[in-house]
Amino acid sequence: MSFILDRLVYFCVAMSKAERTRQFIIEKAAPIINRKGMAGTSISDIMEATQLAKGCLYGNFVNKDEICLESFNYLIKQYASEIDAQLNKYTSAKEKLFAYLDHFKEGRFREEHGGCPVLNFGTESDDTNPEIKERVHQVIQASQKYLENLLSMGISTGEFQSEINQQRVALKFYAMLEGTVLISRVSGDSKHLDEIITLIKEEVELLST
Amino acid sequence: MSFILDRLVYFCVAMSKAERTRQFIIEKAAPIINRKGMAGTSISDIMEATQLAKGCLYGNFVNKDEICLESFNYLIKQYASEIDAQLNKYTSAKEKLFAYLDHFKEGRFREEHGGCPVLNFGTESDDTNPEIKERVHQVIQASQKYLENLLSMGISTGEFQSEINQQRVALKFYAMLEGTVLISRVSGDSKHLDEIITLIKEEVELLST
DNA sequence: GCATCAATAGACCGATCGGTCTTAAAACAA
DNA sequence: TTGTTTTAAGACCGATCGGTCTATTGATGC
Repeated sequence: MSFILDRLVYFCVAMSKAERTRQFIIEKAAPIINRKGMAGTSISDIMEATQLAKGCLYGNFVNKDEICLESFNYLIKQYASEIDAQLNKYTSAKEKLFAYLDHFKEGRFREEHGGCPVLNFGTESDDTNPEIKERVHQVIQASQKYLENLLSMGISTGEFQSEINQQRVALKFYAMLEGTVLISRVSGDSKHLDEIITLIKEEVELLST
Repeated sequence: MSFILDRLVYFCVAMSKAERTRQFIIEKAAPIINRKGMAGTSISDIMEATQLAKGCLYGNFVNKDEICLESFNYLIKQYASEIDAQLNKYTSAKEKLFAYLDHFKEGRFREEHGGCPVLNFGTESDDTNPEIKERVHQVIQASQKYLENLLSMGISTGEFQSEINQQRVALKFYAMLEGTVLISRVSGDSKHLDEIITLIKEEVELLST
């Protein structure tokens, strides 16, 4: 919800030139860094993508690390706003949960932005970049909390059984999804992802009243 | 099994100087590449770790890519041989399956080699290095098949219910494990991994006769 | 419309990149 | 032990790295 508000502000309120350029650079850089990695992306890659000179990039960011961090934040914000938009179409907890799962399936974010930023930035940062690692950690916690809240909501509306351990089920579903995203990407085939999402939906049905 | 044999050969049969040096370089390079990534590891990093000059490295490998590929192969071989050794301690399918899960838990491979190579090489290679990507794909398939065979074995010995879909359960377990490995690494805490392994064991009990 | 000041271009920097090549040393066969 | 072949060392290469600095351009306030 807050993400949608953010984007509204972004589009409607006049930003300074610098802010607009910063945003433009991030939007161009993010998919490249998400695909090629932080170490694998060079400043000249970003210069080419933005058609901006080096002086401009360094006039808007203190260094490459900042571009990487802000790119990650942008991708997450983008992803969250898409999820929010999808889930707002539905009212029941189960429908929202299914919409959440289905959003994993469709490859649009993959094609546009280069796949799951949590997976990409998480694996690269964990031994090399403590700051990004911590941000990824926050995002993972928030995602699990998001799922947990959907389950809690379903319990309070009577859709799901009250005995379920929301925290545990959220962890389980989230781990399955991230794991399968990796498998699907490496195998170049989304069939595993489809299979796991079907499987999770079946488990949700078993948890339903 | 074949992996154990490989190591036996490796230790017993006289290798040429070149073969020994190659092996030495790989053993030193693999943990670094696994931690810092392929793009993030430089030849000078490997020179420092091996205390060898550049001419020596390029006398034994055609380029950096080959060092990366062989490092991945080495890590996988290493991992498989550890798993084999653990599982050979047990005879029943359930015990073997539990030993497989417990092996994920202990952080020794993590500390020594820098974590799961499938996760690290898989995420980095999928948009940048088709050759490595394909190798990771093979390894993922082999791992799933490995789990699948454990389940099949349990069915034929009467330990597990005959109605279970081995392929699907293997995919589910493997995805959960890889997903949780990511979560645990980024959060710097193995509690999630412990929790998921307990959870999988509970599910195995439900599948038991 | 002009003055001011922020923002961009691109030459430039030293360091480092992956990789080559020649030379010296070590391993090996006889 | 000697002669040959294999293996390692490290100077060297052009390209590229992340980053700086100055000159110029473009936006903004008055």
